[in-house]
Amino acid sequence: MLTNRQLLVLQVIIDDFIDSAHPVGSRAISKRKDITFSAATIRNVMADLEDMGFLEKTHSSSGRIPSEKGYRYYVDHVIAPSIQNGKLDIMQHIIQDEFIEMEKLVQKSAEVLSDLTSYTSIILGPEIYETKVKQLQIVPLSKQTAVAILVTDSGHVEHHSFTIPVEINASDLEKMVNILNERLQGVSLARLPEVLNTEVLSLMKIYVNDFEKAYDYLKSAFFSEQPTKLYIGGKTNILMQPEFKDVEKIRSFYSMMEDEDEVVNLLKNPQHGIRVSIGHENKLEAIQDFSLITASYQLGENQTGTIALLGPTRMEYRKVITLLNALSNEMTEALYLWYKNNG
Amino acid sequence: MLTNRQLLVLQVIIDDFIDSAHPVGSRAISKRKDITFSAATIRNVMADLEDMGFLEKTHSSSGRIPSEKGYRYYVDHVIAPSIQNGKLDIMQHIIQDEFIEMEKLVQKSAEVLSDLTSYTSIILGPEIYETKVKQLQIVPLSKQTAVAILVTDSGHVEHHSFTIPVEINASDLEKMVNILNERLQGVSLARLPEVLNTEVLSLMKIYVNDFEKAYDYLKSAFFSEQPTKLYIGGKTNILMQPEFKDVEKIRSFYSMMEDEDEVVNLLKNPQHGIRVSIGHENKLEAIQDFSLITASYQLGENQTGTIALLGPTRMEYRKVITLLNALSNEMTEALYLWYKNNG
DNA sequence: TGTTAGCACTCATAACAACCGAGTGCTAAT
DNA sequence: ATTAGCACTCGGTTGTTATGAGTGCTAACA
Repeated sequence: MLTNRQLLVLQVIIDDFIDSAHPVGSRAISKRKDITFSAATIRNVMADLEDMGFLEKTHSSSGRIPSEKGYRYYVDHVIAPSIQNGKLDIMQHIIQDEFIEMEKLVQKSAEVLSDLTSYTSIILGPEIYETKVKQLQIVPLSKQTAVAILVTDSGHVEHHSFTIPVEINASDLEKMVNILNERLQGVSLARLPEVLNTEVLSLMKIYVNDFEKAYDYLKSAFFSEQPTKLYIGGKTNILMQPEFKDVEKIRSFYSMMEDEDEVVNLLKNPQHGIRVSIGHENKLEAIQDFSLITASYQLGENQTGTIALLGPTRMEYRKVITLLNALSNEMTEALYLWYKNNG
Repeated sequence: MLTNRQLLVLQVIIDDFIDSAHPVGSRAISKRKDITFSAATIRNVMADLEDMGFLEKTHSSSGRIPSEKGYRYYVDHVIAPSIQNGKLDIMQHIIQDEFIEMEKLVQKSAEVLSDLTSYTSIILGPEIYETKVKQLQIVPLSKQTAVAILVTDSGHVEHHSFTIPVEINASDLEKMVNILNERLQGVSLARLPEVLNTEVLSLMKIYVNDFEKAYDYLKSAFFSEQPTKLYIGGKTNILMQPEFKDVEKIRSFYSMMEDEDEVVNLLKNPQHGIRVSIGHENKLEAIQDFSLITASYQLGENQTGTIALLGPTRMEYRKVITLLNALSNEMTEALYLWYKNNG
């Protein structure tokens, strides 16, 4: 446990460093109004904090910078207790229209978040597996092609074009759609493959000629990955940070960001609430010079989405955590209302 | 007009520089097998080429690098005549499935193109204004919300969620959809606003209560910008180029790329065929250190899309132009076949 | 007259020394 | 326990010098 004085010095150093990105020296600290003791004393305190692993030097006679352990302590003991679980009305920036599509809402949130912080924001849309089929439809475009359209109760629309196999005639197609609509309505996307396999297949056997081919097509149209939607805001913000001097870092950062799977994986967050990963606490090597703050939001009963901010370890933790916390609350509420109206 | 020898030297310098990114000296040139004369002679030739503005020095005793005028001459007199209007079967990399949606096709093309060249590719999807309404549908989600879905004959699907105003009841909604479907089928997206305004509005007046409100909603759902789809591949490729040493350049490049309107504007190309803009020939300041090669492709009668590659002025013009030329031909052909099947 | 060898000159780049100053650790005085 | 004082450290900057790739020019040559 740290003494009050030690904590104060740690805090000052971190605040200063977050602001300036330069190592902080004892004299600079002693000049502050809230510091009543001298530079020499501060040096002693700093030496102690360094021994404990909260501070580091860039070279033997430099000022101190916070270590990752230092940030961790700061976040856990200084920031976390002071965060109140409130709201900031961020949503008013995001929702302007009376009604907004869920996907647009998420996208807009990502933009606002990155504008507000000048870090890079990443938002994982709510899982759509739990949304239920509202309507399924096949629109023929020509003799050989058609579009299959699936609408869910959340307003999500999925569509695929496909060629109609010559073996299938128009009346078969119509029958098929009828069967599908009847049987699939209200089925969640997660259960779609299962239901398709059991109930629908057997029905199709009876009513549809060449049902196997038809079934194959159907499957490929709607079983294909239902990717979790990913929105990234302010990709270039990170370039403004002074820690991005060398091109190599930029390169590895951007090539990571291009790999959607990797990013999704990064955010998948089993735990609720705010999570802070500082530097090497991140498993992914490409962001071990960064900190990642994630917060989850809820939609309905068991659909979860994730909001995150990615910045340098020298991050404005207080601001970011407050913001993210508020936003996740507000999003959950907004989506709850929306869900209620739609249920 | 350049003498053969001058042209040869210019060509060698450009080829060398494209390859190495380093200024080319007279001794290095003289070592090549196709050069029969000495370094001193080359120096004289280089001095002449510099006087004519085709070469530059980075400092008074450096080797030469091509000027933009040099590249221009090279492209016009060396590359252009040698390009034959052929195909390279690039499409086989892109189309794997029997049938592929047009949007996916364009997206995939962007990826393949950037992989093949290690530059950044930008593709403007074909204008969808000329595609025609196939079906319009409104799927109610709840009492207050619904999704409007528009399918065009090209397989393009557009959808918008909206709240149903309390003043409109279910039967009105249905009537409206019927009217819309009847009247709008076969109408091109370009003419949609017009048709909506004239024919549909008057009909709605007769059959639908509170038609004004309904009309407003409809309008906002489908009049909203139908943005030209933009696909960018290999954004990070450009970082591999040695000319990208300083972060400032990267910054300005990426912030330009984030502004979709700007990029679209850049590509909008009245002229058909291949167009090469070298360095300051580009009007947009942010890419005046780059070269942009654009080619257009056709879909149907009068829909045009654009494919482009963005790289350093020191670009592999021969390779890129050949590639882009072939791809635009192949895309036009593929889309023609597709269009024929669907028409 | 076009070509070439030779040579003095230029300039970017790297390596090295000298210096400055911000900052430390330690010691002795308060 | 705190602080003033002081020697020491080390990154960053500046200035100097050496190196070498490359040029322009001149004079000799075929």
